[in-house]
Amino acid sequence: MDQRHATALKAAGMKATPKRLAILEMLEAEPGYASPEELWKRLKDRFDRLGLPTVYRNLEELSASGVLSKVIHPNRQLYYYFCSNREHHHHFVCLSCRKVEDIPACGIEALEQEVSKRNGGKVLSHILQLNGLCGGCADNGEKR
Amino acid sequence: MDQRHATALKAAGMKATPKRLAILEMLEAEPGYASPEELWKRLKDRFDRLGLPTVYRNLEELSASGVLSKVIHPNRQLYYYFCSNREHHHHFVCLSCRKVEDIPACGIEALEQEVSKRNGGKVLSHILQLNGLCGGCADNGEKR
DNA sequence: CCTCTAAATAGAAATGATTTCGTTTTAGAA
DNA sequence: TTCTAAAACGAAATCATTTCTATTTAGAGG
Repeated sequence: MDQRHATALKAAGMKATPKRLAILEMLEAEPGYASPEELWKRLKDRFDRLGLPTVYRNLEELSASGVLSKVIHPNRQLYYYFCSNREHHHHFVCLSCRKVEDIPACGIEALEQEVSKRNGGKVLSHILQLNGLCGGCADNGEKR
Repeated sequence: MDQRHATALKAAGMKATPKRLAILEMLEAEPGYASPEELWKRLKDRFDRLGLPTVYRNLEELSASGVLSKVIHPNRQLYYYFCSNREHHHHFVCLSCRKVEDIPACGIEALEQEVSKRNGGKVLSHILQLNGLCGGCADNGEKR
């Protein structure tokens, strides 16, 4: 567990600090995505000192390194999700309970090539995310 | 011209006020996407009084009504684009010159159904956007 | 084990895009 | 033309996120 995360951090060229490991542990245990502040509130107890900016900074770095993934939320706040799927794929995120489900890569690579060929441009990244309500939430009609 | 926009506003159940028409005109003339503040700065001259909140509010309402479309930008600021394509489609946005190119609908509808079927959830919306450099910008190596 | 240095963190303060609020104005139906 | 709900004003507030400088620490090298 710890060792896995430490290894992942090293592989990303980042020091395996206790706080980073704690962030990864907590997010991995999380059933869905979480906000920086939520994580901070829960992690504060485990450290005598832990700044909110540290959580922000690490989440961003970890997401940039591909260790975590970021959720694009309609309310434009930041949310992160621990995703161990190393294949190229996308996410279906529940706006109610925050569950995240993997979506296998679809035809996007082909689309990228198509765009490159037709317009001569270069696709640097793409965003594909399905928003909705997962099975449970759709039944209950819950909203968050 | 004006009439088209007035009609579109009416169709969306919105009053055709001069400011809304001006926003639509300006965005239609724009070659790419623009931020609320940029639009406000340019529109201020045409009105003796025009508040920035008014521009924000209208852009949001117009985008919610589908008259405009919103760009998802890595810097998390708001940008809007005038898009007359009424078919379901997506966008390729240039991060450098802000040009927006249409992408015809790909297999996403099928993917939505697949997700619904497999997980029992309900897909409310999806985000698909390709980010990159358009032909011209890729050649020049420009960045903004 | 120590030492040392670049990297990481603290925490208060700043930032700045976006939103809110109470008031005033206006589009457009009657 | 009148009237009312919708729209706009604009100053002020919000608040998530970032910056900044001083302090601490992981971990490579001895």
